[in-house]
Amino acid sequence: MERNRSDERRTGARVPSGAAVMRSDVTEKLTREFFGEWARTGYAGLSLERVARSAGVGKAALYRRWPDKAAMASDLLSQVGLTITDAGERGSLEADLAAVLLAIRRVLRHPLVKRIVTDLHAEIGRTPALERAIRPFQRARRERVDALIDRAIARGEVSATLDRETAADLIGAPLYWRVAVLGGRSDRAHVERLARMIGAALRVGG
Amino acid sequence: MERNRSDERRTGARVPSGAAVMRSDVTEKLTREFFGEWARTGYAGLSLERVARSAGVGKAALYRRWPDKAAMASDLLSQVGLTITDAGERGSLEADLAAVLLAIRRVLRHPLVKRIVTDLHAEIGRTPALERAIRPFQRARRERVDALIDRAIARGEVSATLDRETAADLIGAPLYWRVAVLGGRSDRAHVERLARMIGAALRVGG
DNA sequence: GGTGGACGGAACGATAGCGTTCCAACGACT
DNA sequence: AGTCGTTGGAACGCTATCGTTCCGTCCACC
Repeated sequence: MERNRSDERRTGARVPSGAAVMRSDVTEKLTREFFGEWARTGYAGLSLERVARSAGVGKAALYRRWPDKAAMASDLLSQVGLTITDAGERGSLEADLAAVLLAIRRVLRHPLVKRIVTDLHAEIGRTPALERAIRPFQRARRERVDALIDRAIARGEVSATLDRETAADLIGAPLYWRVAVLGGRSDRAHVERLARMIGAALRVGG
Repeated sequence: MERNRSDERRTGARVPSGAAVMRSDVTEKLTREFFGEWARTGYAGLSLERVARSAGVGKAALYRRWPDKAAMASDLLSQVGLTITDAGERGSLEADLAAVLLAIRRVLRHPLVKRIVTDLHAEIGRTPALERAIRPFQRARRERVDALIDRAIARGEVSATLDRETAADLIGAPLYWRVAVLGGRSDRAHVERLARMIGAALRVGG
């Protein structure tokens, strides 16, 4: 087992005396294995003991960082950087939609994300802490969609009374359904077709 | 614990001699508790021991019927009668769509179904037997959508080259997303708005 | 070179489900 | 009346995870 140099240690923790700090490489290995196990076994079947074992790490190292599974999941989820960022104006509603869809697809195609997201949605009903953890992601997606709609309204492409809730469902759900739930494919032609069809839906969605 | 009269016994099993047959009331109680526990704990957390216990039944009675959890789930799922049946011609694409959406919503609004379906979709990736069990449901839904599209083509409302795969995603996914995944509401106005928007999408979906 | 804290590893008692096996009681059939 | 198979209930040995505790080792800092 390799050791690290001090500059790879976790930052932000004060070192009272000549002392050690929790090693970042161990934290990273635990994080990686946590999501790997999650995708393999599902949240309910996820065993912290197995996470530590497959990370090649003692259980003590894990429990020193997180008190239990829900806390670990919430903490790690909140650190995930997979946010759907806004790429800005594309010139037309359909082009904007295609850009958003490609961004969603990029996230959902990750093999781990695909497994974890569906499992997460099933688990949220039983573990409220998880819902709080993913709220930032939902908000980011919703803001992205709102910005898209604002631009379309400004261009005069859609009505200002468009139901944004339903619009958000229409934009994200079909791609989520195909890629994450059914495990199906989505090539560029599919995304463009979807963008065209959703565009037509939004134009009548006053 | 009540006993039953013979006419309530399970049918279809031959009785070799003066013998008993597995009692249908026990089977029904086990079935009910199986789905109840599934909704409460999720498939992975589902314990057959707890199912038997909360059904007020010995474990032996359960294991006499099904060898294990996957077999029990597959068997019971294949017996569920919640199929989205075709109600036939409605006169216009939008009216047909509204009828399909209402049928889907009726199924998804069941509190147990809502929980179980999302959990099932997450579990399918890990338990292939479950996928085989729900294939009839997927086929029924798909045939329903295909019939709808055929009628729309016959009316000249949509192109004959419409991508049925994408159309099926567009019809079912937004409602599934809102009702089952987000746990949100869907009133009649929502369904009608959705039907109108999806109708517009299908009309440009050649 | 000393010190202190995180490390891997092992063990702990407790809880729980698995799938099986036995049992006495009951009731539908011959 | 007698037979036979299902019933609820209890127990079996096994495996696995939980969360905690202890140990000797390693290493960055002072």
